[in-house]
Amino acid sequence: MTTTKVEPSYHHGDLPAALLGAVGDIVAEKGAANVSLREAARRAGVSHSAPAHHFGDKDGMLAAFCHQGFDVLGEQVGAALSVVADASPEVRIQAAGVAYVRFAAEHPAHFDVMFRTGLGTVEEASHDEMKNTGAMDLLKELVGEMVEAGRLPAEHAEHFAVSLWASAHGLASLWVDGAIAHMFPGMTLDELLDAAFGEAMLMFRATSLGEGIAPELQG
Amino acid sequence: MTTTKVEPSYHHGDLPAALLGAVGDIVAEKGAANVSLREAARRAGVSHSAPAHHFGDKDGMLAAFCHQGFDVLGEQVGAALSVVADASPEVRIQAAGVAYVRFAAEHPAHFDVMFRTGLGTVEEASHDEMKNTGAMDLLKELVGEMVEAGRLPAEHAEHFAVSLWASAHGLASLWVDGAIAHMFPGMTLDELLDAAFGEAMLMFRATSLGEGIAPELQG
DNA sequence: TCATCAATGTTGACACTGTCAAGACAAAAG
DNA sequence: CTTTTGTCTTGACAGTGTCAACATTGATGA
Repeated sequence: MTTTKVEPSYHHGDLPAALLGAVGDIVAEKGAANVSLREAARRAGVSHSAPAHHFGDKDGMLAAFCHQGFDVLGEQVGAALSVVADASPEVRIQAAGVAYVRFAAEHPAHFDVMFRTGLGTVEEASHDEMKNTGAMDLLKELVGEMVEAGRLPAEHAEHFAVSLWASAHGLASLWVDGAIAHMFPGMTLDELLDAAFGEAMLMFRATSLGEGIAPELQG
Repeated sequence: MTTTKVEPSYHHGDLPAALLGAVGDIVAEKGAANVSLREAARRAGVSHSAPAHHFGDKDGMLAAFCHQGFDVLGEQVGAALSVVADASPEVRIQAAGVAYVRFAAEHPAHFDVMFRTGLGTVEEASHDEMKNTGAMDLLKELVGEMVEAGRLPAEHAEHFAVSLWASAHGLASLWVDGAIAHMFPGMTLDELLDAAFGEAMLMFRATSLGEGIAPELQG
């Protein structure tokens, strides 16, 4: 779908890009677990060990694919936030959460490799990337806006942040996974975003933190 | 950790169990992506193609590992629910959600293979298993209790269910993944369960459904 | 201009993997 | 005791990741 064809010369025009395109195609066709260096090389029209000169090894290639994904994610979240630059903290958080889930829905291959590979090395790279890209800083900043606006007790800020993150990530995972479509056929992503990130929901989630779970269930 | 040793006879005492134990060990040591039939066979002390006679192929072995995980998950959720058999719907939902996340935290290898492999075949098997085990029926039933108790409008029942499921799944994923520990060091699982599944939170999540997201963000 | 050199891509090899077919062995059934 | 069935082994094949050695290209610098 995105595999760029180049005339067969000894020096490939932009091999890294072609390889990453191939990776995306393979993930879409056969799942993230079935990506192989050789297959990507084959699709890019180069020999089996050409990728090594650009990405080092397989994990390196997947990490580069993740990097690409984080770039797009950052752009999409940034764009969504710029639309609501002057809105309330709740709306801004909403915007970020919705953009996160929509990114996953629109780029399932990237989302899979970024967060659902079960590949140790790639996972750690993803974590670092999330820190370096400032994704976590952004989340903390948005939550900080709610604290400043007096809508969230400061001592619960981090729990609130993780709770939001988990909602977005869980929704994205189950959606990309196909689990939601499998269990609740016909359900729309917009409906779910509405249910998970409605404005009143967010405000309440902020105020209801720390009310505890039942004593019988405590660890 | 669970690899059972048997005296080396031609007929292995309980090869399937030994293999599944080995799978768990390998996932814990090297990640779900690095499980191999041959390595599992090696650890069980049998030849490289013995597993095929019990599980068919690699996907079959992983599916069996998933099945084992669903059994444990079912037990744990069931046990948690029996403790709060006569409690309010909110508390019962809480119990199920907390049990789900704790299962993931206590059996990360199983959780990984069940939900985070990115392996197409195994994913589908997991979905079916979730249907057949009645896990989804249980969720719908619990949400139904809230509807009957008049705490949730019937037309929002399914969205509420998915929203809860996503919260639990996202929290479990990020926790097992190590992402939370990486971004918010020192945070406790109990704290997070508290924030995500507090009683008041659940009640509000039920009543605030359908309040919509900002018009600027609608797809 | 031309030699040099780093970047880029190729070839061949190795150990490892999943899968299949054929056979060896043990225990139960007749 | 023979047969049959279930269990495990052996050997082979294609595919994979990785490494070392080599070939080609385009740019650098005298």
